[in-house]
Amino acid sequence: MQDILFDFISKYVSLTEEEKNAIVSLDIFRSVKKGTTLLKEGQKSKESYFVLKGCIRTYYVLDGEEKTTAFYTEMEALTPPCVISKTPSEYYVSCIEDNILLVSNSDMEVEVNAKFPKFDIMCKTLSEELLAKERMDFDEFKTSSPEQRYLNLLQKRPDLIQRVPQHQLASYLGIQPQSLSRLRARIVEKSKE
Amino acid sequence: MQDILFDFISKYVSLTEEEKNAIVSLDIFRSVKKGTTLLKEGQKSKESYFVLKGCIRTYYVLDGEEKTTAFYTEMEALTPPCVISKTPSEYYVSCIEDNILLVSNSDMEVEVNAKFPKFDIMCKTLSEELLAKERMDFDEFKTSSPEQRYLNLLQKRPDLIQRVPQHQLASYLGIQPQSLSRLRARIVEKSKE
DNA sequence: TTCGTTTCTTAACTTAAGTGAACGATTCTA
DNA sequence: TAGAATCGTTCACTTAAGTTAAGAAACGAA
Repeated sequence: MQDILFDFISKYVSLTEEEKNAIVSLDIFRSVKKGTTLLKEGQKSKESYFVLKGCIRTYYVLDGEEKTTAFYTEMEALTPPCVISKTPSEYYVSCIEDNILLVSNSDMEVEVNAKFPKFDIMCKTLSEELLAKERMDFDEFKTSSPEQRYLNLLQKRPDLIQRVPQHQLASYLGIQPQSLSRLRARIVEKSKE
Repeated sequence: MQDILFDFISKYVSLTEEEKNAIVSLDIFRSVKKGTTLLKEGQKSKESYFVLKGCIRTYYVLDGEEKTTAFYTEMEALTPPCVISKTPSEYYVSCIEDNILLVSNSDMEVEVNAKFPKFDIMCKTLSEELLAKERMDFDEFKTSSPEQRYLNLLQKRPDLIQRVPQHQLASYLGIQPQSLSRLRARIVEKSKE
């Protein structure tokens, strides 16, 4: 399981055995059961998550309704905004499946970075990449209709549609569950013609 | 004008006079006329922009239509995704107003960072912050209606509504120009009641 | 200044999303 | 296992956005 992490890191920097051992000795691998809430609205947190196996989601509760805005699966990392801004969280983070996560603490990162400056470089590269990706995703969302967004998702992350409940997918697409149902029926209808 | 830049940088790291001089000597300040296109679709580029004065926008051309997805004004920075991914740009970047920009080149940054490691730290912090902000903006977009988005913009960036053409604002809000007109009329109508 | 283009608004019509309700099917839990 | 809650779908109705078209206003270039 650690190999997944080191494969990932190797895309950014190359690690010595010593460095790998240092990471392993931090004891940051954690198994988390489906349904577990990792972060609640109003909480403060210093934790970032890297998904080795499973799927986590972020959601807001607005007018008593859950609004799911993102999913993180294998090889994806989440640092909640509240960790960066050091303010109480505006959203929840919870586990859609049984997960194996890498949980890091921002205090710990300071230490690790002091020891291995390489890590700062990796974090910089990684967040620049993630920012570019996030902007492209946002642009794509803005410039397409709910139906196009669903078809896009079908192309780009077909696994999500299988492993995630429909009503969570719906808010991820920016619509109501009923609209997603209808839209799917419409697509099937079109494909019959 | 340089002071704006150093004020900005001072929020992340403190610079010595030597370091400030090194930056000034890079000669990266540039005046750019309204209407200038800084980046075209299909082009490769290594340039990032920091707006000291003015406003730039990013837009796609889809089916012959311009789709504006972002505006960058004073104290905001843009590194186009194509600079990160090293692939041809998917969008255009152009100047809405006469601008004073700081234009940096990714090759140059490597040099500067080698000389002043401080810069890597700043870039890391900055992109982490921007990523967190981008995600929150995206979340807000997903969870609100076009009308709510417009009202939000009115709160958060009222200047944009003044300085940017309506049809560009419309696609920024993810709707057609006619819908923005109608929506504005609707809001005025409501406020009369 | 004038002509042409772009921009903004309005209107009528079409299409799709929001809403509220109902109904099985599935899942959870006591 | 029985009962309750959740989930996905469908329907009818409402509301708002997309589309097409037209006209007025603002802007730019010759």
